[in-house]
Order: sequence, then C-alpha cells, then structure tokens
Amino acid sequence: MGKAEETKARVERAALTLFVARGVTETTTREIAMAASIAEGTIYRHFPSKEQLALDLFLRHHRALAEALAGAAQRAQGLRAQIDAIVRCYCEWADDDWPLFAYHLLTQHMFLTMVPEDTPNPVDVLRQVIVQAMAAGEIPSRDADLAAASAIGTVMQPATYKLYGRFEGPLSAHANFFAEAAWAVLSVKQA
Amino acid sequence: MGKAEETKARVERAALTLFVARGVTETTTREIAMAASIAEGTIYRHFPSKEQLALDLFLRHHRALAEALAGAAQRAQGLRAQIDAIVRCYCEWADDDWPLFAYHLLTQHMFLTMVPEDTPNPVDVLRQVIVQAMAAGEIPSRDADLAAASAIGTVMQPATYKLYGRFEGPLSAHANFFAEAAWAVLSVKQA
DNA sequence: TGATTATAAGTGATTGCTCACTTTTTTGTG
DNA sequence: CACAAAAAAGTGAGCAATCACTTATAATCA
Repeated sequence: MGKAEETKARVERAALTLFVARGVTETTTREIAMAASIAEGTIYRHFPSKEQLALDLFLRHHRALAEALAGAAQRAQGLRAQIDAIVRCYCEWADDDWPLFAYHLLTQHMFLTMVPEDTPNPVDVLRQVIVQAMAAGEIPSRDADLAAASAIGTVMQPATYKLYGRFEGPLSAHANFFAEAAWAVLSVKQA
Repeated sequence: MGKAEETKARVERAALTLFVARGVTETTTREIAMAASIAEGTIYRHFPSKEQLALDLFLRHHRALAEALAGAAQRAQGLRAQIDAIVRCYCEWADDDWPLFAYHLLTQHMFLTMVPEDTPNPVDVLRQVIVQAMAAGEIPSRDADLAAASAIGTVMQPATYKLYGRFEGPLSAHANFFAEAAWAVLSVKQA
C-alpha cells in the first residue's frame, strides 16, 4: 500500500470507529484527524467532505455485502439451502468486521435514500429468493416484502441487540438457529 | 389544557416531527421554534436544553410502551396468548402514534444507555414471558435474550422497513402473521 | 527539483442558549 | 368582586463557542 493510500485507510478506520461510538454529526473532523494521527487538513486531501467520507464508507459496505449475499444465494439450491447460505454469509460479514457492520446498521436510515438505483441491495437478495420460492410453491404466498422483513428480522434484531450490548460473542455461533428461525417464519401457513 | 401546557405540547410535537425527519443533532432550536410558531427563547421556559427535550420524549414513550406491553402480557394466559397480546399491543402503539414510535426506533442507540435501571423496559417484557415459558416446558430452552431478539425481530424489522418506506399501511393489519411468526421462531427445536 | 503529501493557523457560518424586556395569567387582599 | 402585585410565559436580538473547511507554508520523496 502506498503512503497516501495508507493515510486514507487510517482516516477511514478512525472515522468509522468514531462514527459508531458517537454518531456522524457528533464526530468532528478534529477528532478524526487526532484518532488517525494526522492534521485536520489532511482529511481533505483524500475526501471532499466529512459527509462524503461517511457516505463512501456506507456505500462500499452496502454494495459489497449485497454482492456477497447474492453470490451465497446463487451457489445454493432450493429455498432452505439459500436461507442457510444467506444467513451464514450475513453472520460472517458481521463477525469479520464488526465496526463496519455496526456502522452500516446504525446509519441505514440516513444513507439508504442515497443508494443509486442500480446498486446491488442486501435486502433485495433475500426478497428475490423468497419471490422465487413462493412462485415455486415451496412456501405459502404472501406479501414478499413483509415475509422478507420478518424473516431477516430473526437475524437483524439479534445483531441490533449486540450493538446495544445485550449480547457478546460472534453471531456465526447462532447461524443455525437463525436459519431455522427464518425458515420457520417463511413456512407460517395462515396469514 | 392550560395555555402553557399547550405550548409545551406544541414544542414537543414540532421537535418530534423534525427529529424524525432530520435527526436530533441536525435539527436546530430555531427550526423547532418556527415549526411550533413560538420564539426560540420560549423553548427554554419549558425545557432545560434541546438534549433534555429529546431525552424526555424518548423516555416517556419507552416507559409507557413497556407498561402497556407488560399489562397486555399479564392479562393473557400461556405463552401463545401472551405473544399474541404483546405483538398486537406493539402494533397498535406503532399505528396509534407513528411519529413517536418512529422516533423511539430511530434514537434507541443514543438513549438506551440513559434509561434508569428501575424503569420498565419493552424488551424485558417479552424476555420475561419467554423465560417463564421455557421453565414451564412450553418451548425449547435456549438463551433467552437470543430467543427474544429473534422473536421480536419478526415484528421490529417490518416496523423498521416501514420507517424506510418499504411499506405502507398499519402494522396491525399483519399482527396475526407477526404473532404466528414469533411463535414459530420460539418453537424452533434444534439449536 | 518538481510534484505530492502533510501541516496548523486561520475563516466565516452556524448553533445552543441567555437575558433584558413585554405580555399574560394567577394570586392575594380589602 | 375589584384590582394591584407578583409570578409565569413569551419574545428576539445577541453572545460565546464550535465546526467544517481553506490556505499559505513546510516536509517528503521520486
């Protein structure tokens, strides 16, 4: 890694940590510079603005996670196996870089509206799998967004609780349970 | 309602709406005053600071929701009926005052650490019900926090999606499905 | 040496909050 | 009830502090 790239990466890491701990708006450029052991002005050699830095961080993870999930789903056959793959992939991403994952969770409501239309989307991966399974008669038909939300909620809510400190340890340890739970939700018969 | 109380309520409503739309930090006291049709200084006749106003709003709803959920759970017999009651109560609260509910969802991560120890807690209501049901052998035993998180996730994630505009219409319309889903999650056999 | 990278002292704009003052409401008293 | 006095509520210009960002200058490197 070149020196400039290394500095840029340090800024991103410092910003990420502070954004998660205190929020984007509450984090000052001075704090980021201090945490990255650089001068404040140096941030602006690498990013046009604090907001753009925050958005870059979000979008990169958003897109990469979506692609990973889509890949995992594609390699599996049948809804049950696809859910297993998606849940496992999701947990592994969370465990692999928890600060980045936490940042993504915490800032969704600010940045989701700024995701370009054509960008791969984590939510739509599961939704697509569900739509296909409903069409194939693997699970009862109902509103796909609702089903996707409830199913992924069995994983996202534990992740959120981990964020709030109600949990410790890796999510992957419970991937089997989450997959069973999501499957159970999608298999619910009556509306 | 006295005139002073009415003003205070107007400030709270205006602040709530702006906080949800733009975030607490991003909302200025000038904006709140404007939206409430009062002078900026008047805010400080009723609240010691913007932060305290934001915290008051959160804590009042947090406590009231917890008490409503606890009451609903107490009036039901057996886990299945208790889940029905909790889910239905939760959906009704969301539908009854969506801005307040949305505010609570959006600001949890800032304010959850400031909730006094002895305050009733929405999360613990479900957890307690689950602990009892596990002890009574109604559902398989596992980590209660994990089970509670996954179960409530089937409702909270749809609520979150509504926040992001993936949904419209009342949550109550799907209360039956949510209850079935939560029940299905808690009934999952293998870990 | 020329270009890139880093520095840190600014700068203007914005913000939460104060305060001196006015208006409205409540209270106490004959 | 009348009515003055006191308390509460409302006002908005202004203040001190903070912030994201700029820029003039210095260090570093190829």
